[in-house]
This record gives sequence, structure tokens and C-alpha cells, in this order.
Amino acid sequence: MSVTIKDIAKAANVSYATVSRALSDHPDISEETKKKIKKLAKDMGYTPNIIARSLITKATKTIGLIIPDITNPFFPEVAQGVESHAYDNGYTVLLCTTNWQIEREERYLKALKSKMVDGIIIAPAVDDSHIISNFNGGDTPVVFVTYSPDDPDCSFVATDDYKCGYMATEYLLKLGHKNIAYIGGLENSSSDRRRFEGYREALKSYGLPLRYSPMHGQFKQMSGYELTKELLIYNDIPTAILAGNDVLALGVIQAVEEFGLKVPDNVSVMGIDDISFASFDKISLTTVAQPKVKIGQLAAEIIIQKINSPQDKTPIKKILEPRLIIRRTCRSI
Amino acid sequence: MSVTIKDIAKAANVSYATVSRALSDHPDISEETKKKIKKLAKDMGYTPNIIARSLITKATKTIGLIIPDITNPFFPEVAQGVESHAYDNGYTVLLCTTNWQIEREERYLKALKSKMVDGIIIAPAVDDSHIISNFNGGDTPVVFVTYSPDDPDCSFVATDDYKCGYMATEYLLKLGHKNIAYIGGLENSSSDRRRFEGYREALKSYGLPLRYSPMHGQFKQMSGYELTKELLIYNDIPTAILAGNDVLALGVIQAVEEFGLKVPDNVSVMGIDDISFASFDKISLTTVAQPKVKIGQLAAEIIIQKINSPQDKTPIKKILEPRLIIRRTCRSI
DNA sequence: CTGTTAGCGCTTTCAC
DNA sequence: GTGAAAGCGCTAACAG
Repeated sequence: MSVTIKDIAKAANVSYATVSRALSDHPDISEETKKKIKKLAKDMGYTPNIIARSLITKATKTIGLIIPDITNPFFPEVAQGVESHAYDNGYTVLLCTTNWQIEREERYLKALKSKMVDGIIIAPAVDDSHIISNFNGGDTPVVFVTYSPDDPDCSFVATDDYKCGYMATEYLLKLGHKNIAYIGGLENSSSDRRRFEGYREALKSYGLPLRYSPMHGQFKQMSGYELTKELLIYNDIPTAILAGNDVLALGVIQAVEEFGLKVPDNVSVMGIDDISFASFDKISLTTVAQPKVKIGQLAAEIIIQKINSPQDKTPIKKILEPRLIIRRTCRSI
Repeated sequence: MSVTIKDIAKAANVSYATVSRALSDHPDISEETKKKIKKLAKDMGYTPNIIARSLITKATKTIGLIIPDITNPFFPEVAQGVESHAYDNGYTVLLCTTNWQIEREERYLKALKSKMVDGIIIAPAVDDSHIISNFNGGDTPVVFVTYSPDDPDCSFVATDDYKCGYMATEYLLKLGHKNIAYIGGLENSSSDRRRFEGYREALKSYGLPLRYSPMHGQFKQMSGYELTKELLIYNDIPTAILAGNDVLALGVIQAVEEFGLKVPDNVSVMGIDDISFASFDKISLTTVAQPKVKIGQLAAEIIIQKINSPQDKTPIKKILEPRLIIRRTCRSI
């Protein structure tokens, strides 16, 4: 049905090896034949079958990207970073979203391996052990994003989550807040855990106890909303709430206001991530920014570098700095 | 390096055809050998090479998805729809974002063809001619989303854009508005054009002239912002503004308020799409909803169906109904 | 039930 | 400079 290299060979009256070489600009082929064959290929509507090529070259020019949730604007931005860098280097990306489910992650990991992607960039849902064990001894390079694995041999690019939590809390503390609650996402998310650590340490360094037990749910607006409702009903009203990320923070604000309280007049609210909507004037969420697109871009750079030098197994680790973004959901007291 | 079917055959002392059959649960193989071989495969860490399989079966179990902008929350939602349906049916998706650039679209189309994807779902940036000509006579099924091509032979799933525009405008009209401006996105986007048509027809049916010349830019918040600034400076202040989509509407609101006007007290603002953030209480954007996830899901269904019955070339067309979502950015006058 | 064999479309030695 | 031929890892007739 579709035209192959053989068809062109026949039409051009050359061997099909010649066609292959001409099409890939092999230096041995005369300019004349090259021109002739390329023209022919175009006229006949030839599309190279990369599948067949990959079988030999062992390179698919595609990189797998696994993220937990495409619906949280944070991830599309990192995806954009990897995609654009990948595109510029002739790669396309296989996108996999896991919905924070570890089984989906595993299935996708297998699928990507089977599909012979040249490299994998993954923002793990929750825990990395299965990923790492899956790739022990494997030759597909992997880089983690948004996450720093315990295993020292892994490459990753992530924002310093601990610092995110610390920075946010410290800002609140400096504003005079003493009753600061933390609304987290998934309980066993390492990012969340580290952000929480930062929060706790900041409190500690100000000589403050942990007044509110940490609350966990999902990384969804609705979850932030529900958790906050619960918090407000069963506890002293905090003067400030730090959310595990911006999407959560949006839910927090919703709940606080629905409870009859004002943000920031009665309760200050702070997020982490700086998703694009946080800057919308009606929201003006004070938050700690992560360089989202940059994360993706760096990850793509690293994976491509690893693809190009497979013998070099030394891990590449990038920890990026968060940045405090002061807007209008926090006030000093 | 990696273990193949032959290695297993050797280890199991059978021909490698047997291994292939056992692994794919061929009925001819005895349960016993199957079990033995499967165990062996697992123990040896066998990963099937789908590339090799694809070369024969001509099926890659992947579908290409081309969208203009992953940063507009609208598209991730449709992407999620296709992804989840694809996943459930054993497909993975190759994501391509074009940034509204037709050259990127073309390059991706070629790449997807080369990579032998089984089908392509595309939300065209602006114009479909190159896509259609690219696939004339080709055997890769294509379904358009968010867009209805002129060519009657094409499959697509889209919301009725004309109706979106009409519905939104009619609502504003019923609220008593007579001076309604339209802030559009890309000039040659057919969705935008149709929404604008709906707007114009609605005005007409109320006997109202087109008081404001249509304004175009990009489908970005910033563009909505800038266009609105321009509108407000050089024209009579409209009592209502219809934006070509929600992201634009956010920019419109920002500009209006920065201009010293209140939404909806002085100017009503309406969007189209109903992105998730539109429902956030501080925004409460009145808009016309599209069934985003549904669009993606249907598109995936259709493409899979087309993949499964390649002889049937009859186009499948789904036009979905928009739904008016009344929130708080419009008031009656 | 299992083995033999051809071949998918391409790249790549090795000859000439 | 070009051709012949092997083979990537797998599936699918065709035998037996």
C-alpha cells in the first residue's frame, strides 16, 4: 500500500541500498543520484518507516513522559518544557498520565520499555521503588522530575521542596503569624512530605510547636476545600494556612470564604508552585514559585545527553531554587 | 543485551515460534508449555519488542494527538479524555503541541505517519487544508476535534461553535445589553470565526448592528488583556464583552478592572469553554460550557473504531451541544 | 500441539 | 560510487 524504499529503487533503477544511502545523505553517493532519488521519493509520496529503522538502529527518537495529572496546570508547564526542547532536537514525546495511580505508572513504564523509547522522564506519583527496580540493569535512561529519589545513582531535576515549605512558612512567620496550619496533598508524596518538613522546621526555628496535625487528601482543589472545612470545624481557627500546592490553595480559599471568613483579613493563605492562574488579579495568590518550564527543559536536556552517551552512567542532579512570590492572600498581623 | 524471544526459546528448549505463541496465548499451545514459558519470560526479565511486532502487524497501538496549546486548560481536559479512553483500550498517546504554528503541525503530522501511529486525533491550529491533503489516500485514520472541517469526508467531534457564540450573545441580549463587543483569538481560527458568526447573528436577530469591529490576537490571557485595553481606549465603553474563550475572558476582566471599571457592575464579561478555573468563586465567570473530556473520549472512541474497521471509510461526525453556565460576571441592565 | 521458514522495511558490512 | 546480502525481533503461514 504505502511506498517503500524498494519501490523507489525500482523506479530509479538502482539497488535499494543506494536509495537508503541517498535518502540519508551518505557521502559515498553522487550528488546527481541523490538529487534524482530525493525527487523521486517526494513525487512518489514516500514516508520513511521509522519502525523498521528503529529495529536496526535501536533508536526511536521518542522519549516517554510520565506525569500524574495533566489537569493541574503545573504539569502542562513542565510538559511544555520537555516537549519544546525535545521537538528542537528531533524527538517526539509519548505522554502518559497516571492519575496518581501506581498501577498505571507501572503499566506505562512497561509499555514505554516495550515501545523502545530512547529515554523516560517521570514525575513519580508517590514512591519510586518500583521504577528504580524496573530499570535496574536496564539501558533506558531515566530522569526524575519534581522529585528527588533516594537512590544516589538516579538523575533528577527538582525544586528544593524542603525550601519551598520553609520559605513559605518563614514568610508567614515574619508576617507575625503563629497559628499556621498545613493542608497537604497525597500522604505518601515525597514532595508533600518535604514541603511539610520545611514547614515544621521553620516553625521549630521560631520556637513554635506543631499546633495542627498535618492533613492529607489529594492534590485537587476539592480536596483542599474539604480538608479546610474539616480543619475549620474541628480546630481553633488558624491565622494562616499553608497549602501543599496552588491548586490545593484555591480550595482552601474557597472553604475559608464559604466559612464566613475573609482572605487575607481573617486568614492568610499561601500556596506553592505559582501556576499561571495564581497571578490572576482576582486571585493574587501569594505563593512560592517553581521554575516549571525550566524543569521540563532541563529534564529533556539531560535525557537527550544521556541518550547520546549511554556509556556514561554518572547521574546528573539539578536542584532548582524556589522563589517567593508575594501577592495579596497574606497579611501581617 | 536485552533478552529476546530466542533466548527464551533456547532456555526452554523449544522453537521460538512456540515462545511467541505461548506469550500471546495462542490456543494451540498446551497450558503446560504456556505456563513454563511465561514463567521463564518473567524470570529472565523479558520485555517484548513492540517495534519488531509492529513491523509485521502494522499496528503500533499508539495514537497521535496534536493540540495547539497545552497551557490552555481546555486542551488538557480533552487530552485527558482521549488518554483515558486510549489507556483502557491498550493504546498510548503521542502528544504533540503545535503552539498554533502550522509548520509544527506539518512536521508532527509527518513524524506521526513515519512512526506509524494507528490513528491521529488533531485539533488544528487554524486551517485544515494541509492536513487533509496530507492524508488523502493515506490509510491512517484521522479525526478532528474542536473543529469541523469543510471536507464532508472527514470525521470530527466538536461543539457547535456557532451556537456557543449565539447562546452567549443571546444571554447578554436578554439581560438587556445592546453594546456588546467581541474579543477574539486567532484571526483565522475557524472556531473563533464561527463563534463570532453566532455573535453577529444573535445581534442581527435582535435588530442590532455590529457596533464594534471584531478584534483578534491570540488565544492567550495577555492577548485578551491587550485587546480589551485597546477597545476601551478607542471606543465607546461597551456594557458587555464576549470573549472568544475563557482564557481570553480572564484577560478581559483584568483589563476592564485595571481601567477602573467593575465587572459586572459597569461591564459584563462572558467567556466560552468553561475551563475549571472559571468556577472558582473569586472568578465565577459566566460562560458557555463545552463537554471537554467528553470530546476527547468520543474522539478516542471514534479513532479506535476506525482503526478496527479500516475498510469502512464513512466519516463519523459528532456535534455536541454547548451549555450556558450562569455565574457572576454578567448582570442585567 | 509444535517446528520450519519467510519476511515486515530498513541499515550496514562487505564486495566489486 | 553502487550492489548483494545479512539481519534487527518478531509473527504467521505452512507443515508435520
